[in-house]
Amino acid sequence: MSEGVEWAVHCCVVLTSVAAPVPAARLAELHQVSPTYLAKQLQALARAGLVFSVQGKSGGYVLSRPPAEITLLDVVEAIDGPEPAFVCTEIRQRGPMATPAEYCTTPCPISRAMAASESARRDALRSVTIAGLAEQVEAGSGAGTLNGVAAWLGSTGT
Amino acid sequence: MSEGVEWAVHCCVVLTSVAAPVPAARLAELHQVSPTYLAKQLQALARAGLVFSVQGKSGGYVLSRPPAEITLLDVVEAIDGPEPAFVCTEIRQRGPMATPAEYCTTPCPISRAMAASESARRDALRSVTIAGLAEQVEAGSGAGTLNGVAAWLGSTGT
DNA sequence: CATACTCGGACATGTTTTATCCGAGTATAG
DNA sequence: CTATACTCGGATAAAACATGTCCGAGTATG
Ligand code: SF4
Ligand code: SF4
Repeated sequence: MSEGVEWAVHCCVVLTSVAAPVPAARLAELHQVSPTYLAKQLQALARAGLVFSVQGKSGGYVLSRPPAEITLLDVVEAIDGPEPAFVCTEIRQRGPMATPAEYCTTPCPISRAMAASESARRDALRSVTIAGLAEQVEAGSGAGTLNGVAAWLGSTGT
Repeated sequence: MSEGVEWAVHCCVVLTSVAAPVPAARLAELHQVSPTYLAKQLQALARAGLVFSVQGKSGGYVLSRPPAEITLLDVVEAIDGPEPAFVCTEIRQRGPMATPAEYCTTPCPISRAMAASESARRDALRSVTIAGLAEQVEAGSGAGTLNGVAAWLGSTGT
């Protein structure tokens, strides 16, 4: 999986506690990651419609929806792409013992099993929302943690 | 996911119906894929202990266990590697607002959610066995299909 | 014992991921 | 109103990984 998925999820979580737009460079400084590459991931989030990007002097990124309506699956698919990991090449229709086309009306057992596992993963990711993650972070790292981060994002210090 | 996973699964399924070792080149001819690259995947299966490789004049590959005891997860992990797709970089412990180490005793919500989705996928793959797949192939493509393939593998024609 | 055939790991190539840069555009400040 | 400073956005290199290939080590055969 893309390394950038982790960065994007963290950005979404911290964005739950801010109202003003946050520039990509500041998010990169907070996480100590490559600013330019993080910018690329945020652009992907913007393309997917998960965040709004506002340009200009005090611009940046803001969540476009309530955090409770953004699932982990949305973020993962925005970065990693929506296409499933397993793609059937229909090799059973090639070669000397090719299965005739009349038997290929329904998906074969192998691709069915792969699709089922993919579906299970997607369901698990869909059941987790950004709001839920933020809540658990507050519970685990102490209430007010996110507000502290939000304050730092708004200020100008290091 | 690796393209070779599909090839490996197909090879395992057809190997359920043969007793004598089958060379990699013949399996490649059956599926019309690159013989040398398929050989690489079969080597990975051998390393993982899923198949035995016998050398010499009439050598080849044979399943090392009853098909009912080989799960789809075994094959996928043998090719794609057993390490999970999502790896936490602990970026919350870096940067100006780093979470202190004393709060990092338990896995964070994000990595927990990712691990849960990974676990769901693995469970789905584990619940499918090669024997089950072979059975469904027989049911879907007509009984005796695998025996026909086995006969072709044992002969010398194209 | 010679041989022919097999696997096994070391060696190139292509493609995706990672990382970076500079130009287009906009709200701000004067 | 104008100049400016700051932002995003997509086009551009570098690196890592997956893909594809090759020849030598080893073994059952005859
Ligand atoms: S048997 Fe299934 S997985 Fe294999 S090529 Fe056909 S549809 Fe794809
Ligand atoms: S917050 Fe979770 S996912 Fe992020 S770096 Fe820490 S442990 Fe990893």
